[in-house]
Amino acid sequence: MENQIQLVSVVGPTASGKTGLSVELAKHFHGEIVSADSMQIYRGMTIATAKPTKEEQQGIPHHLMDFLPADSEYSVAMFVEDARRCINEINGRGKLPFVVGGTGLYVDSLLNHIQFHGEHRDEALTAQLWGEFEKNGLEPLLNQLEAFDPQTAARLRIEKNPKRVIRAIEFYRTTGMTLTEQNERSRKEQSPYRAVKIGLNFRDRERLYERINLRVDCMLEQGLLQEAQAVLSSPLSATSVKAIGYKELAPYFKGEAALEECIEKLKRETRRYAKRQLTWFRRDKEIHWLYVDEFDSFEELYNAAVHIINKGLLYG
RNA sequence: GGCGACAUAGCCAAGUGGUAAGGCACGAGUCUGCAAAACUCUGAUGCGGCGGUUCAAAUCCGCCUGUCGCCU
Repeated sequence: MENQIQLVSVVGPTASGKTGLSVELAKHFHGEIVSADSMQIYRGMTIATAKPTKEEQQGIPHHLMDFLPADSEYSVAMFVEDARRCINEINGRGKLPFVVGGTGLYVDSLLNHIQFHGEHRDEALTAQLWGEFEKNGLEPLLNQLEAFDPQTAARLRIEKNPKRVIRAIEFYRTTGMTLTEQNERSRKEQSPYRAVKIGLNFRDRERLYERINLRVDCMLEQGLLQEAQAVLSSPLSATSVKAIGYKELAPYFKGEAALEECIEKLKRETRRYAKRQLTWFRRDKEIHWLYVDEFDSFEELYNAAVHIINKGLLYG
């Protein structure tokens, strides 16, 4: 549609080079960056989340980064709301928005214009459902769900994921709408954005893993241990406790494990996270993938990205 | 040199005569208010090698190889 806002998204697994590339692209295209990262939103969590420093940002405005205390709750719905606002503002300034980040759910929900329902959470109901699950298992909950949303029930019966089953029931009980209906409704909505999507990946997975391992070592040199100690001893939210980089070091601080072991664990968790990110992004057929290890230099990678964006902007 | 223990998938590991548990890692996937989350799927015609006993051996016997420990 004509009134769609044109934007660029840069996605990819952790340590693939999103930050460096997107800053250069933003400089070239007169853009600003909207971070789509569920952990870089938190203040005080900077080394572990590989948050770009002021120097790395090179004067390019970065939004939705480093703006919340670590004990604040946050969610996709809030992200989408905040990001929309940012994009509108950037667009209003006549600049090109760059949505950059590794949190696939956030990026997709924003770009696909997923509809969320006001403040419809029911903590008490959720707690009660978890209680039922712990007592009787998943089957009764699945049967319950099946009564009003057989489609979702059938899907989740295979998946056996309590978290999703409970959310599906909670959703229906609080909104009166089934998840299936909600999805259909969402799909009808036209996205207000037209995005040129760029994905960073590696032909050889080992290359990515090497970079991850190396980056963890760098983080340690930058003072990850001190940051971890500070973060672990301060209040955290349900989201921020999940950050990779701190909890893995906790056993070391408690004297329960050797530092080396914890570091290995931290690296492994990061690698597994990267793999999950790739699984998420791979199913988006609109992404133009750039394989970092196929380029001889950053210059070439950058040029390829510029080319894709130029083509995308022109075509759109 | 002698004695003893052990040798099962990338790693850890159960299994002591009846046709190879489990965990971790790896790989693949799911995904609509916690997503750096939660969850699903996936591996040994073979148990260090070679012989032997037996209807049947990862499981018993012998030899060899390797690892570890102890002794001299």
